[in-house]
Amino acid sequence: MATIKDVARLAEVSVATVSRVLNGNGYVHKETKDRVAKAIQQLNYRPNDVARSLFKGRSKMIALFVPDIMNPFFPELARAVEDTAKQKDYTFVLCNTDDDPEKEIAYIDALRQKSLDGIVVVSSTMSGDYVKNVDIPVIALDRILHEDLSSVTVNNREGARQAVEHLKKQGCTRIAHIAGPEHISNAKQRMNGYLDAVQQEEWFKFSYIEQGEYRFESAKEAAQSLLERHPEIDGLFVANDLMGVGALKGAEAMKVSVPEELSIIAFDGITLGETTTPTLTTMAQPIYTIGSRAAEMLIQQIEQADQGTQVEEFEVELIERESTKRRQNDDET
Amino acid sequence: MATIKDVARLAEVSVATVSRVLNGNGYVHKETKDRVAKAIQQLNYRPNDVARSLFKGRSKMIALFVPDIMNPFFPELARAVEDTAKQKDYTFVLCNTDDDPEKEIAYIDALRQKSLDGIVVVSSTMSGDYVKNVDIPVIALDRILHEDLSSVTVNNREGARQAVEHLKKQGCTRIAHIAGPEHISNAKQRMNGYLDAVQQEEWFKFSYIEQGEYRFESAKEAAQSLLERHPEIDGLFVANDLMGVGALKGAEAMKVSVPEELSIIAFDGITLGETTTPTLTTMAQPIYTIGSRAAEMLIQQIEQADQGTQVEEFEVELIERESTKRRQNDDET
DNA sequence: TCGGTTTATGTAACCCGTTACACATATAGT
DNA sequence: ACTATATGTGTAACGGGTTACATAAACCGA
Repeated sequence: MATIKDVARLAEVSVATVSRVLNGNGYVHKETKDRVAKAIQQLNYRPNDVARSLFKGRSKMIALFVPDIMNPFFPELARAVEDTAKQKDYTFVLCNTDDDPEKEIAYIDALRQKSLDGIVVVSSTMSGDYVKNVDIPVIALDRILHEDLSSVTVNNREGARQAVEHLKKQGCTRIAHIAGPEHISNAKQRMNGYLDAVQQEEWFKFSYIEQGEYRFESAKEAAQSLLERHPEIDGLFVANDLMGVGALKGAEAMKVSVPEELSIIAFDGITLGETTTPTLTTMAQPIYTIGSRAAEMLIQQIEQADQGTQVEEFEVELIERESTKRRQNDDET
Repeated sequence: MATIKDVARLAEVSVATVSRVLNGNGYVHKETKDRVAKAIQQLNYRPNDVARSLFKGRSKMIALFVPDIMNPFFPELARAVEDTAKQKDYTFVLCNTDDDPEKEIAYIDALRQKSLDGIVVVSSTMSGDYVKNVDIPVIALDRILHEDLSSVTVNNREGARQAVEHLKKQGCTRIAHIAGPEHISNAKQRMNGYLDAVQQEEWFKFSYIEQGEYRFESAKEAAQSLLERHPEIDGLFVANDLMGVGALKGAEAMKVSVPEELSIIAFDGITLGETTTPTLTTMAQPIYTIGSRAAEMLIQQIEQADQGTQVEEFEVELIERESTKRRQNDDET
């Protein structure tokens, strides 16, 4: 590969002049510039980013930490962050953390050695105190890690409340909840939203809440156990779509038909919910938007260190599909 | 951040000695080594990989090119490549190419400037001649790009044949095919496998083949049009699972019940097929294995340039689920 | 005791850019 | 005509490692 010296030699100038042409700074005579440009062209010269990074202490690389890219919520997020990174000329590094704090720290160590410029993190296990001491910008996405760390999330609590309200409007009178892991901030917020909507109801019991993992199987079992214990429930709010699909399968296994006997609504808005039978009603997050916004915020913080903690919260939106349906005993005509 | 000079100063040795300790090469007196190790410890020193890369011309980074990580076939592949990369101390870069050759070339250019060490490529659009002139190792995965480029794939043709045989064994007597895009090598091979199994049958007509994109919607439409034109078909082999799920929906829309009236089998073995109703029978690729193997081959080629073109083909395996079922007019008792 | 290895360590060049600084010429203002 | 400023270009230090080469002491066999 040609180096800047080769270009300088061919154009009969110094490397400094070539560098000036390359970066468009300093004074360069028009004719000189043309000569250099021609030499660059002839040699098909591309500056070595590693040398640049060494000098600048910057690599133009950002990373996204997700628990596991195989979880269908994350590919769209990854796509959004990657698109934004590419558009701003950053290279995109993907890390699967398995929600393991040791892996997270190992990744950060390894990436800092490569002068990584910043990280978008989806995590509930990383210690907030640790993150605060990382010397590069970090943006929390989808889950909150530490109150004074910049983050991009959605209004989980209000969205969850609306989900339950939707079930009520469809005529459900006994609404249960399959919750996500309590150490994950959004799972907790969604449960609170559920409680906001049902705690006043005279029929409400705490045993209407079943805890599970953010996984398909876990939700299937949770749904079965819930339906077993409480055959009277006719509405179910599930903490996320992946679990929602599990719940659908759990109901199917219990021979409870959805939506005729049981309405199910979940949360996230991933495409998986469009392929089930029945399709899954959900409170959709603007997944691409939040991923893209997090990447933008990150790059902004990288390129001008000034701004302090930024917190952005987006709205979720009801997408009504087949798993919720108006009951016959509906009081609105 | 501490540098090698700081360590050298603290340990009262030269930077060369520190470097020797770091890399475990050259002669270093035991006591000196301990002193250096202690200094490294004290300063929490981590060598700067960028400086290393500059000198070595290697970055310990590999990339995976996929058309779009949002396509549910790719996350598992990405996970496999990332796991393998991490295990061998490589950083993992993910690139979405959208099957656009210009993007692919732009990525390669950008990454070569960062001294990227190698690429695992899932692509059908990249020019094989272009790839051959890339000066770093490239492994083709899932699709073949050029005959003398190393690749990891599965036995698509034979797998497809087996899929159709399975339908026959279940009692299907009119078997159609929804094919993938013909410029994608595996789609073509799967179609050939279908033809191997049906071309001799007296009922076979070329209009039993419907071409589509590797997308959900496209397959749904294809299935509907096929069922409209040929209400007699009782078996359907679909080129991949994503399309298979589309076909399931197409049949549902046409009020054709699966598997009672129509058996559907697809190809890939992605988890999406487990969440539909009915669940989707498929010829499963060992997705994680091929991804992981491709990454291993790549790293091997990076670390010892000798070996020539390596081609590995894995077997696919039938996973029988609900979308195929034995017919009553079955001739085997 | 002497030349030949083996062991141990340091000096400096190198990887390839960027930029501070020096220097020279041109243009402008008074 | 004489500074002051703008324009144009080169030299060399720098970023942080690695390693070829030089040097020197210790060890070894004859």
